[in-house]
Amino acid sequence: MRLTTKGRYAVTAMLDLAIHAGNGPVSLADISERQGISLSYLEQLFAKLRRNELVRSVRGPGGGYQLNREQQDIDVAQVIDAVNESVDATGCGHTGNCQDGNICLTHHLWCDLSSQIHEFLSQISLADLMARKDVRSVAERQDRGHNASFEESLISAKVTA
Amino acid sequence: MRLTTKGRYAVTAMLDLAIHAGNGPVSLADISERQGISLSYLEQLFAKLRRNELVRSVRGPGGGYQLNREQQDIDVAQVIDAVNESVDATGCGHTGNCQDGNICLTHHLWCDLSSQIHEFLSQISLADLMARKDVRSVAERQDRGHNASFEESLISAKVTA
DNA sequence: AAATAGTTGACCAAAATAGTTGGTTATTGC
DNA sequence: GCAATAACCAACTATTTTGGTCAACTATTT
Repeated sequence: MRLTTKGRYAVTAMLDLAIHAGNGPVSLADISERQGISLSYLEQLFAKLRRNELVRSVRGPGGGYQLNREQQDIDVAQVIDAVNESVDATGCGHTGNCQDGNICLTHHLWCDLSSQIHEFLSQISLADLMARKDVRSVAERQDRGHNASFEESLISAKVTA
Repeated sequence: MRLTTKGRYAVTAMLDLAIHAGNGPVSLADISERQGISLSYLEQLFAKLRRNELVRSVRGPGGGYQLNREQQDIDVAQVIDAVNESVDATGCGHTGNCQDGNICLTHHLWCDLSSQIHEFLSQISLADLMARKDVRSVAERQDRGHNASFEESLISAKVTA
């Protein structure tokens, strides 16, 4: 089982998308700046999210990404599943041939753990996350910080030019 | 967070140790053969398990490893914690400086998940695992298989000699 | 003394992760 | 039509982790 920055980035980006919906599509450049995630890496993640029909894209100026369903209909498990292969704690992918064709000593333990994690994450929707106080306060800070770093980037752009 | 073969191997090996206790210390060579884990890799894992005082070692012929506590006093979370850094789903190690000194948008979510997983795994002891029917039947199969492959290894030893 | 078995540390190959580069398409506003 | 925007795509690179090997050494038993 792997739960690394890949899955974390995906959930963070989707939550950013949910928070900044309402003003039309959100560009990956905006998410990149707000969340501190490399733009090219976001592109890779959103390719998978789109293939899994969690987001839809709008090309051209003013374009970007939008959630493809309601916020309460997208849960954290779906997002992680879309970018990772899965949140599977077994080594055999639930097939049961962990030890040369047979089941290994701890197979069922990892199966139990996997379903435990999956159940927990699938019960949390983007809407649930948005309702949290800690999320709202971080989002506010980021929106202020974004403007500041935007001005800074204008300055540094002129310096390097 | 990482839960890969490293943590799985460690739990499997500890469970093997618990099952085959009673006839004195269990050698890593035996565990290696029964569980299909590389001996040298087991050595690395048991070095960590010993540093965490989950096992004690006996050197010399007839030596091996023994559990350092009762089976019901060793839980799965302790074993995984000993070989991995931890079962931590956050990227910041709970420090909260996930995004250039500040907390990231999804920090609390990963904290919640971490404690969820940790609670689940810490409620399962080696004694609990040993009591499971599926574990006992796999263990029996392995003990039979072990004898067979032991004879085979004698033959191949003579061939290579 | 010889065999056993743990202890340590350096080393290595493959895989996954995280990110870069350099394009191409599609859409919009001028 | 043209330039700007932003999604789309593929290949490539760097770093880290994983899983494992090898060699030398130490302690213990027979």
